[in-house]
Amino acid sequence: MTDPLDLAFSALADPTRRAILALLLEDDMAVTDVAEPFAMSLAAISKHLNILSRAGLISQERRGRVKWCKLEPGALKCASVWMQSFGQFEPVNLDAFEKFLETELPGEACD
Amino acid sequence: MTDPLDLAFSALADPTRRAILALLLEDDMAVTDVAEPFAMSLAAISKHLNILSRAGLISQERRGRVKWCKLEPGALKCASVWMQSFGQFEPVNLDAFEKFLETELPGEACD
DNA sequence: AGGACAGTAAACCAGATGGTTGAATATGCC
DNA sequence: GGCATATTCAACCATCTGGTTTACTGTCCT
Repeated sequence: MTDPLDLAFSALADPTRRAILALLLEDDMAVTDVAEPFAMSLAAISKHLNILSRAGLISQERRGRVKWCKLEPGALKCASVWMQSFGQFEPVNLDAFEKFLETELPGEACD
Repeated sequence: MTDPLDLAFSALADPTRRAILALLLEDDMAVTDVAEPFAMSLAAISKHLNILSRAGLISQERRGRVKWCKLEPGALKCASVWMQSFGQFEPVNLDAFEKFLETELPGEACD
């Protein structure tokens, strides 16, 4: 599976990974700090971060023993363009951003 | 896995399913006709269509012995709003639509 | 009724996915 | 040096996924 759209969409298909992206939206974070809110081993989070990285959704830069994770919205744009091709949706207002933060982080999403 | 975003993104993660959506973009189609361009059994396509249907990306209506499949962009909108929350991408122009048809159908996508 | 066509169901298979644990590898600090 | 911290590696496991084939259920046509 090497198609960038395959990578992007299947990376986004996992709720843990979407939650990680939501965390990184606020700030760049170290792997350990990304893992902190999740009831899951550090190794599992590390794998998720690798998947996000291969999909181009985040970048990781090692400084010392800490690896910093940073949101990289380029791949999202690619996928977003693909999706918009279908719907001719009205231009999305940025209120969606706040609504997103409220709905996704607790649990369910997209009303 | 019952979260609508999970369903939408994982449905979109498969290139066969994206190609099916691209077919349905042009016209509503019967299951057999959807399957025709793919080197894959009818049963496999039927499963793909069920996945797309559960994700809300298509609807299926049985008329006689033929089941008509129709693009249903509502779920895409939900996922698209989610994605746009990240990037603050510029409003997508509809040229993307044509570029999409050229790039996705042959093979690779999204340069 | 009987046959052809449209689609699904069921059983199966190989490989991917998402998680675990425990050991290993760096790196920073005293 | 020696220890704690940050992260990954490796092996393993259960479950999901995407495909197959064969058999089945409807529906249409004559």
